[in-house]
Amino acid sequence: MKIVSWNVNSLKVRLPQVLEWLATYQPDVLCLQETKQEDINFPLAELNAAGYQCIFAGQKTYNGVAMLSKQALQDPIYGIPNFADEQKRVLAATVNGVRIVDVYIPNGQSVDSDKYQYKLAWLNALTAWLTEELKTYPKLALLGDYNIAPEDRDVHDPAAWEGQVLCSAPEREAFRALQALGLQDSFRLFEQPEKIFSWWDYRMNAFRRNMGLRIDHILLSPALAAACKSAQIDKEARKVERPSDHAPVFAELDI
DNA sequence: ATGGCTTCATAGTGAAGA
Repeated sequence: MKIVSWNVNSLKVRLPQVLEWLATYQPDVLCLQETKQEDINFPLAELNAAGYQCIFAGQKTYNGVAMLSKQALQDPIYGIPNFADEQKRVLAATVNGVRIVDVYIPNGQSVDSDKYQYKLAWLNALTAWLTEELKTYPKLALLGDYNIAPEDRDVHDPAAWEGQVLCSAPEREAFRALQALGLQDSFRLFEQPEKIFSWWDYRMNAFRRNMGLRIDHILLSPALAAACKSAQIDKEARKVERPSDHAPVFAELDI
């Protein structure tokens, strides 16, 4: 079972790339973030024709998540239960006995911003919810754009980023709180080359210079981590004409 | 240099992303 997360930064713009990516890699599940379109505009016909069932929660301009699956998406949830949030950032569904949770964690903008406080509160709510969800679903995968680089080795220039949003200590603590639930970073289950990232700024020729961060992740519950065969980031998708600023991250499960 | 690109909503610029 191949599961993937990709922040597409506008599904409207990136749909041709998504369709091509699906055709090439044939993932079982693809979780999208930043679809940036209202549900009425969701390209359901095109994705169905490509062989994928979909659930989605979108809004105009910002945020928006979608989950594409070859198999049925059972018991869907939209948003974190009992956490009031206007922003469309969460989907969950069960596929082939695996609970898939798709998250677009708030960016936070900067550590002195109200949005940073929203990010930390949001992460608290996510962790509290997943604590319960894991009791129901021992096979759980948490995929998405976390907007957190968990360690210095996930940052091209740790000194420049020290204390900045995406790298600050409270954000990294929140990431470790998710790991404390037993969720394991699939990428780090394997030997990986140095300086592998999932996001590069559009500016400054950041991609060409590999000035990136690893902020997109797939965390796996113990039962799934034990079944994980590989975890990688598809940097090639960042090289195409008019790319998203994020690359797809994927994990292969022996399930 | 507090920008640099890209997207969206909008009709000239501004907000947001990370």
